[in-house]
Amino acid sequence: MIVGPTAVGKSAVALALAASWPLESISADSRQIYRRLDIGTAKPTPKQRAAVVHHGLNQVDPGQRYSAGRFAADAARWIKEIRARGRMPVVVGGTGLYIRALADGLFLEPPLDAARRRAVATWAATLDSRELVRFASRFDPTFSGGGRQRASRGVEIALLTGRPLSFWQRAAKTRGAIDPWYVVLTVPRQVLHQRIERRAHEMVERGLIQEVAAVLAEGLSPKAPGLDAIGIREAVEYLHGHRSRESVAEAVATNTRQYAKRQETWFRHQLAGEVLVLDATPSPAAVADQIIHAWTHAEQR
RNA sequence: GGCCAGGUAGCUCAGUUGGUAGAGCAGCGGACUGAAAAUCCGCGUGUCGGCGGUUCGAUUCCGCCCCUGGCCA
Repeated sequence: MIVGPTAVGKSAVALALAASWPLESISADSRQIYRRLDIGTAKPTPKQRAAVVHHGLNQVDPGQRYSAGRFAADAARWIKEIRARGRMPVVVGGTGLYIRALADGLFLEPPLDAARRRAVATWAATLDSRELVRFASRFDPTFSGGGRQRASRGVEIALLTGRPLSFWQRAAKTRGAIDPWYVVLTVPRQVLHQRIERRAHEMVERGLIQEVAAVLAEGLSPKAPGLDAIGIREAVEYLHGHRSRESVAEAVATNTRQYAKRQETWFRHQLAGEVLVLDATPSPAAVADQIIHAWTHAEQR
């Protein structure tokens, strides 16, 4: 698995790796799952997709919801199929939770009744986040905080199953679908910030705003799951008159920097298994060589 | 050249009736089990433009100088 923050050059490395290995790539990216929105989610270009088979792109429409659990199941299937073709699956991505779901497994979620689930969500929406967090802690003494979204999930599980989230995490553990070998790509923070800055401006130049306007014209709510992404959000704000056109690229860059930092924190602390940290400042080909070298040694053991 | 308003954290600015200063943003660190590009938590020493003066003590008062903006010449 090749993981790391956004804009670090993960796909370029995967592409370089494809020169030596018969690989197919699986994108572990919760935003590239959505159809259209190619610029906003920085999907691999058609050229890159012609060079390497990519899985995990364009799975659902921007109005639909996807999930980490669904990704784990989908990815496990793709991996099986790729291996059956005698090729090597390489998971490339930035969404820590998706990677965890695939590599470590989530807990086995008991069936949740859709109607009750909606009812709980509607009720939770009427609470302010402090109350919601209070409920979550009441239901689950080990609830570690995390605000509205994580509290909603805790409350939902507790109410629908009669048991707290932490119970299921303990009692219904599953195993991951694969035995991961991680390569974490990093670049010095300053370089990362430069790359993010450039990427943000390029997005706007390549037509981010037009792309988002076109998707909005389908009649989607601005709150649609697929629109909740850095780049898309700022474009929606501009299209709704809540920010100037000139401020879009800068806001995208700032939010991307903060996101990349959260990703680095995740990959520093949350990966379970063998981890190779590589500086991705050299050319993708050079980084690919280092990966092949390390892999060969790992295989011999 | 004269007058006026400013010069305080990376940025925008508060503030100190004289006891060496604090917000927002940015940045940094952390958490993370089916919405995760989400959702949260923590972190503030900076010649208070420079040099003198008054004072037990000056970022604060006074003088000169430098810089920025505006108005007048």
